[in-house]
Amino acid sequence: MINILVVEDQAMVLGALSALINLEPDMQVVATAHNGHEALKVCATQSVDVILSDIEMPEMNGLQLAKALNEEKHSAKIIMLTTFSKAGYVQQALDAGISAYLLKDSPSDELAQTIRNVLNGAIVIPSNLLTGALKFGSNPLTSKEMKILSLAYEGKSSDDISKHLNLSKGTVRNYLHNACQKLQTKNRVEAAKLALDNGWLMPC
Amino acid sequence: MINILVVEDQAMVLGALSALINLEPDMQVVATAHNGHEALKVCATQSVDVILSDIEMPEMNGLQLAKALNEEKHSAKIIMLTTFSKAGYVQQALDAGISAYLLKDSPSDELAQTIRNVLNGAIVIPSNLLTGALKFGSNPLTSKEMKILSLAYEGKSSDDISKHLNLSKGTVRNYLHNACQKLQTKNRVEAAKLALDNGWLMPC
DNA sequence: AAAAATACGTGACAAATGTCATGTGAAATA
DNA sequence: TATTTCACATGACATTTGTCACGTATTTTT
Repeated sequence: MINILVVEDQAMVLGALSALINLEPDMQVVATAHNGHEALKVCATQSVDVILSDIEMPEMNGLQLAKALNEEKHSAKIIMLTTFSKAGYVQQALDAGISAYLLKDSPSDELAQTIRNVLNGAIVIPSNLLTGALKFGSNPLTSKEMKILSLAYEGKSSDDISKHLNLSKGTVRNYLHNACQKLQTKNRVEAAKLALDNGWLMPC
Repeated sequence: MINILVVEDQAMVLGALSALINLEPDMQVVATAHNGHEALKVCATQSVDVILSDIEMPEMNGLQLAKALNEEKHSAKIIMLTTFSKAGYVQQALDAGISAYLLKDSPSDELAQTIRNVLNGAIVIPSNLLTGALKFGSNPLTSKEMKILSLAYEGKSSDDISKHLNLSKGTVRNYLHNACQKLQTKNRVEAAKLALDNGWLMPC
């Protein structure tokens, strides 16, 4: 019997995914969590073979969860199940040593199949995502640029941001300009949007 | 036996929700669709008692689907199932005569319960959403303001937008300024974000 | 150890954006 | 009918943003 932990912030989807998995005779959902923190607690107290986790979640997201489990060399296979085919997410997931990256767009029968393949030692990443991750290269932005881009996309002015980070407003504009150059965009909004699309910035 | 049509663009979630519904002895998923257009075709060819539909979908979204079915006085009860508790979405859904508005955050056992309640003639809207929809009032933006705000949030400049809509760039800036005043924001980005949050603008 | 690259930081100038006064025509209200 | 309201439209002026030249400190490469 394969023991599975499902991590997903939306309760309805969590319940539905669990129902789907429990239809398989050789699998059972033994625990659920609605963010990374809860999942870590579960992993500390009981044994699971496979962790099926969403990426974008409050408190602690799926990529952070994968990274934490990887660092403590946890034995469970991790499958990322997400809406987003963003190159940056795929890259971070691979760096964190996940076993599969599955899109919520994929047919539902692929889920059970992927769980079995992963337990047989396979790494399952859709080939188009893999080439996408390689093609775009890794995140060119520095942490300050990311932080400032995020704030700008919230509608904060350069002056607001400069006060918040104790910088001159010229400096803030310069970071935004650097980000625009690296991403080849005409303004901060376009740059932020592109960075989000590539998974280099987390929304909210 | 209750015949149900499930409309959801993400195949995995669609499959999982169907599995959840089919666990109930008195319900069955008789058809699925992954956007509003497909759903309308299904409704034209077979009889369904309840339509469970997501909101944000490509081609034709759930609110447009509800509106279309309402105009042709279709008899099926419509349940909106969505991630978003945006006042503007709730308002549009109510205007389109839906029977229930359910959040994907809600526990999965509420789904079957809501389907039964709706068939008994109930209208099911979480009370906090209802008060939220009333409190904020309706969309204060004109269609031009919405269109221009959307383009601005994509990173388009006033000049780009003016050429695209055959207006002077001063006029475009004025629409954005009016939107900022109505929404009490300091700039176009903040205004667009607020409008999106309230469900007055559709993303992408 | 020297040279090159890069993250960080600033101020000055040009371009884009925000603000406001003003005007038109159509629809709603009195 | 007269008045008010509102969506649409523009140009002029002030502010914010984008661009660039410049400089420092730290790390990487040679």
